[in-house]
Amino acid sequence: MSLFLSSYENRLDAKGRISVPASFRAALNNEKFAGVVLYRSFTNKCIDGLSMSRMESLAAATDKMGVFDNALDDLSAMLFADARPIQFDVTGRIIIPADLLAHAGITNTALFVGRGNSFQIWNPDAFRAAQNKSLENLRASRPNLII
Amino acid sequence: MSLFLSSYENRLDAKGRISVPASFRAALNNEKFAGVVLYRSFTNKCIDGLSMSRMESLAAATDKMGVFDNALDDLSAMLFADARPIQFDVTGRIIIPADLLAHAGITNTALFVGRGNSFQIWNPDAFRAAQNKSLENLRASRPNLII
DNA sequence: TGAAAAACCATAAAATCCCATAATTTGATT
DNA sequence: AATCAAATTATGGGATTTTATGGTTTTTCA
Repeated sequence: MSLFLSSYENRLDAKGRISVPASFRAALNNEKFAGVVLYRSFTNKCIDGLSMSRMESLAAATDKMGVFDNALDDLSAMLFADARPIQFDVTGRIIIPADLLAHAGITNTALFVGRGNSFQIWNPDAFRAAQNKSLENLRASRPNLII
Repeated sequence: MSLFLSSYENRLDAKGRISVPASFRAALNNEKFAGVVLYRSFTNKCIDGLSMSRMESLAAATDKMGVFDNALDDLSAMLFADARPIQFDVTGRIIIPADLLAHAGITNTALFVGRGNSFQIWNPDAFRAAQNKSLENLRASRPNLII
């Protein structure tokens, strides 16, 4: 499985469609499911994205764990309930559900950010702000870190 | 077999019909039986649903285990006695039996909740309450779990 | 005969398909 | 290195299909 790398800023059209970056689609091109799975990020004001096959392996993992751990059973239940499978159209676009857009504060343009095995979708400004902040945090906590 | 993912809130009409979400129907589209199997959830105030083929594999599994496991035998007996096979109409709707609706406290609208290999049908408010509670439980038992 | 179930028809909103075009990247050739 | 042609990608919009939902009629069967 190839990785999600780099960042791409794309536009939402009048119908709410947005192109998934070609290189991200390439990272998904031998998947059975021609699309992505989206989530509200638990930690950030952004959307998390991954492949269906990765979703399935997460499902399998928590499925096994659930036998020994009720809390994790709850967790996996939540995982399924919140996952949004979304198919590409012919030209590689998706429609991001309105509640996810709202959560991420996305209106006109969105930033696709590679994260290796997954990716995120951000309001471009919010992403830059968040990145600056985490840079500050890093500097504060590790003054001699080479940055 | 594809997974039941995401959540969909649909309405019951005057005759008690309700559309099964298209994506759930898609997860069932090469089943012999054009419908679902419903039963009262043992653990929650909701309805559990699965495909007929999964019902059959449960039968096969408990058949093997039942000989050695009385508790499991009881459970599966209850499951089969309680299970209700319900066919889709032409447009993909079902009629949920009144006693199941009562058990789940469903009146006007119902929430179909994906659970991977199965799904649940909830009163929307009751589901949100239950989800919040299990989130609290998770936080309490695993404070550093990222949620 | 009467009530419930099934079949049938209708419709608005949403999603998808199809085609077109602008922008960008790639590659080839000088 | 510069330039042009070809392919790919992002974006836009109209036409078509699907989906959820509602209502009416027919069938079933107790």
